[in-house]
Amino acid sequence: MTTGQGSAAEMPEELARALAGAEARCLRAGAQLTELRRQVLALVLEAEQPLGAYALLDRLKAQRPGAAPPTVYRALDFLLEQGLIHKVERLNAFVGCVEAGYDHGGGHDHHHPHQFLICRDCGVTVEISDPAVAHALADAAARVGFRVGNATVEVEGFCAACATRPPEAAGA
Amino acid sequence: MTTGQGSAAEMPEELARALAGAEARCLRAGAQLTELRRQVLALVLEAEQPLGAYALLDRLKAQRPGAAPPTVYRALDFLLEQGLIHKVERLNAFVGCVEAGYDHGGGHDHHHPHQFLICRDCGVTVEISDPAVAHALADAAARVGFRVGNATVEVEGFCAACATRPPEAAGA
DNA sequence: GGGGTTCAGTTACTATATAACACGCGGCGG
DNA sequence: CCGCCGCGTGTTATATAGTAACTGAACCCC
Repeated sequence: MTTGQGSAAEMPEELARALAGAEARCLRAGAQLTELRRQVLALVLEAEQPLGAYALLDRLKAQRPGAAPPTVYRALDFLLEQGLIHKVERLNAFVGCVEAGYDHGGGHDHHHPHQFLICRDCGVTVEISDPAVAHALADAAARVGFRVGNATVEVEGFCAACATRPPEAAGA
Repeated sequence: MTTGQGSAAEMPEELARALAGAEARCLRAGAQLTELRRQVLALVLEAEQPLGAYALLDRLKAQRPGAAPPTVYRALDFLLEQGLIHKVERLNAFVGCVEAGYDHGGGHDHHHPHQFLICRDCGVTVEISDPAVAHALADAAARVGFRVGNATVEVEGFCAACATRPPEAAGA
C-alpha cells in the first residue's frame, strides 16, 4: 500500500540489497542479470504479493513501453532458472524467493525446496522452507522408486490472522 | 497405448466399475452424476495420462457436437468438487482420483490428501496418498499459525523406469 | 400454474503462455 | 576485415486456458 509505483525512483535498501545479491549470484552462475531481467526482478520483489505475468507486464511498460508478453516471460524464465523467483502454480503468479537474498556462497546454489501457504480469505501468500516436508516427500517418492527433482507444494487455507477472525458466518 | 479412442464403444470392466462407484458416491453426496458429467468423467478415466480441458473438449465433441469450453469446465468443476478427479496444476490437466473407485461408505467422503509424481522424462503421472507428507505439511503450517485446507503437492522428477535408464547422456 | 432450482447450450470474451521470425551486439576464427 | 555464431531482445501472431452472461429446458414444490 505504501509503495507508489508510478515512478520507479524509490529504491528501498532492502530491494537494493536483494538486487545486489541476485547480481552476485548470477555472476557465480555465469549468467547475465541484464537490465531487463533486473527490472522484472525488481517488480516482483517490490510487490508484496504474487504477481501474474501480465500484471508485471503492465508495470514493466512504464519503464519499457515496447514490452510484450515474451519480454516478460523470457525474463521470468531466466529468473526461475536462477532460483531468484518462484512460480505459484495455483495463482499463475510469481514471487521473489525468500532465500535468494542470502548470498551464502556455499552449499546449494539454488532451487531449494519450498512451500507456499496461501490464505483463502485475504490472499496472503507466504513461503516457507520446511525440511521435514521435503524429507517426507522424498521418502514417499523413493518408496515407489521415484527420484525427486523439483517439488511444487502449495497449501490453501487460512492464515493466522484470518483463522482467528472467523470469516462471514457459514451460510449452509 | 492399448486404448483406441476413436470410437467410444469399448467399455472395460474397470471403467464401468469406476463409473458405478462414482454414481454411488454422488448418490450419497446428494449430487447428480448426469450424462454429461459421466461422459467427461469417463474421458478422464479412459486416458492414462492427465488431459487438458481442451483435449477433453475435443474428445467430448465426438459424442456431443455442440460442446464448448463451459460444457467441459462445468463438468470438471463438478467432478473436482465430488473428489472424483484432481487437477494437476503444473500441467493444467485433469486425472481421475485413484481413491474414487473405492466405494467405502465410511470415514472421509472425499478430498483426501494426495500427491502427484510427474516424470520429467516420459511424462507419466502417478498419484500417491502419503499420510506422512500431509502430516508434515500440516505440522509446518501449524508452526506459523496456518490452518491447512487443501494442498497441492506435485513433484517433478524421474519415475522408476526412467531413473534406471539414464536418459540422453548429460551434456553440461 | 407460478416460481424456484439445477443443468446445459450458446456467444463472447478475458487471461495465460508460446511460436516464429528479425535485429543488434560482442566474440572469434578465417 | 568479414562472416559466422550465440545471446538477448523486439515484434507479430497465435495457441491454450478459463469465465461471464444470457438463454432455455426439465424438474420439483407449493
